[in-house]
Amino acid sequence: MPSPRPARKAAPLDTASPDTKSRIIDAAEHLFMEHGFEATSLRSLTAAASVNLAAVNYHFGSKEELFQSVLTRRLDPMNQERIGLLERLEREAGEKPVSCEKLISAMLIPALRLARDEKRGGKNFLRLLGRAYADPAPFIRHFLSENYAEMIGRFKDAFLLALPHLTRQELTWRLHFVMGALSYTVSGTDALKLLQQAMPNDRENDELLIQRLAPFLVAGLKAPAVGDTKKLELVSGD
Amino acid sequence: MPSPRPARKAAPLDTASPDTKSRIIDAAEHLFMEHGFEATSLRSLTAAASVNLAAVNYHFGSKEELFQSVLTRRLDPMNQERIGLLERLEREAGEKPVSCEKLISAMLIPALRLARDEKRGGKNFLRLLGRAYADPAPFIRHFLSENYAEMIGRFKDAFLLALPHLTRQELTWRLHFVMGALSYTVSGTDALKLLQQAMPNDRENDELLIQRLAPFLVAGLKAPAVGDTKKLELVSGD
DNA sequence: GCCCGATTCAAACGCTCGTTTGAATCATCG
DNA sequence: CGATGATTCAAACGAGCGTTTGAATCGGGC
Repeated sequence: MPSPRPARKAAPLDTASPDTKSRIIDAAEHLFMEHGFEATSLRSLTAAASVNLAAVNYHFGSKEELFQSVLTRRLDPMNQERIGLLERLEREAGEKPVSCEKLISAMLIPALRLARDEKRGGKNFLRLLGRAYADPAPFIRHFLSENYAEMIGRFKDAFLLALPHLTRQELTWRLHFVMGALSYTVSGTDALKLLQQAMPNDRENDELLIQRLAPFLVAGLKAPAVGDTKKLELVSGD
Repeated sequence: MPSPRPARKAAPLDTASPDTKSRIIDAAEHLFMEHGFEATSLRSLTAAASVNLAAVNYHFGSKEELFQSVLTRRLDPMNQERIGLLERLEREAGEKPVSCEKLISAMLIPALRLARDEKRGGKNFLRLLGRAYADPAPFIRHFLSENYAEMIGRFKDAFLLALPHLTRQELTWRLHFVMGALSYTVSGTDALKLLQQAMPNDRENDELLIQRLAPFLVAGLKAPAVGDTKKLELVSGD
């Protein structure tokens, strides 16, 4: 055993050829988004990237760690951008709470920017992310909750000020609905066909999608609190 | 080859022992919901059901057909119930359109009933369904769009009457958001921890969940159409 | 009591998977 | 140039997968 092989988890060195690692991560993003994590084999992945089969384990340690690298590369900057926008809004608003519309914008705009940046993953990545939300694998769940915790917490505090009629618990639910609609929408394309109406395919995309989503979400967030409205009626008696 | 083995796709006969098929389908629902389709092996599944490994292929033809049977068993009655409620509402309303609130109730109540019926799958099944929505496997996508087409189409027509300020295309988008929030919410539990606040775990469940979701969705559906509201502002210039 | 189709069973088939190995190659620097 | 460590490579490992096979077992009808 003459060579000091990297011990399964530590990256070898930062002098590593950027080409191989990049080609792997680019091919992985594309294939994971197309077939999902489990259904993407390292053999097809390394073939698509034109690298050796062993390169993934050498450079990333394991298939799971490669997946986390794929997510981190886009997710981290996007959530940082969201927090940055939020902080600017809070600075501009001074003492007053930031409006609900602006908060939603600050959440959606970084996702929109990412979706439009085709060179760096674009919609493909957002679909991958939307699917990861629904994945039962524990390592994915842990990864997502760790990577979203700070951003969601910051926005929840801001929304609490913008929507004083909501309790913290009520708002938690509603932000959950917001994330659901967003992740589901964004993981779409194929899913859209569930609604069995072809959508105009290119001009209609991305920007308009989010401009349709934002008013929907804002109206939902502003709805009266549960206690204030009548209970969900059984459909029977009128 | 003395025995007329079922030709891979045709069910053998309806005289088949109900026990084996039922035990398979029950174990499958539980394991698919816990680990997903790909990550559930027929070996662990048949072991959990206490049947022979070959029984799945004998009674269902393949793992994929078993999965579809698992979904159909719950999905078909639930969507039939939704359509039944819708038809009753339309009959009761006579000439007038059915209200948005009642339409949403008619979509949510059958899901709520199913979620509360622990004996027959309950929340487990809805989580499984929520995950299937985000699955990229083509056979799952085809199955879902076929099984939802009729229900979604009927409700879309009814919502169009209840929300005359929306174009058909705008409504298609909003129903998409509705299904997103619903499927994401219902596939939750683990996902809830993304919002990093423990929810009261049992009393808070199911019924209250949907009673929180309904006002959110109704408000979103009733929001002004996109053209009527100002465009999503870039966050910069106030 | 025997037959025959339906069902169960243990075993195997053929394949793909993620990972590991150890030698070959490459790049850098003394 | 020779040494050293990083990287690539072909090959194999061991395990698990969905499915198929053909014989064993079961159970009702003649």
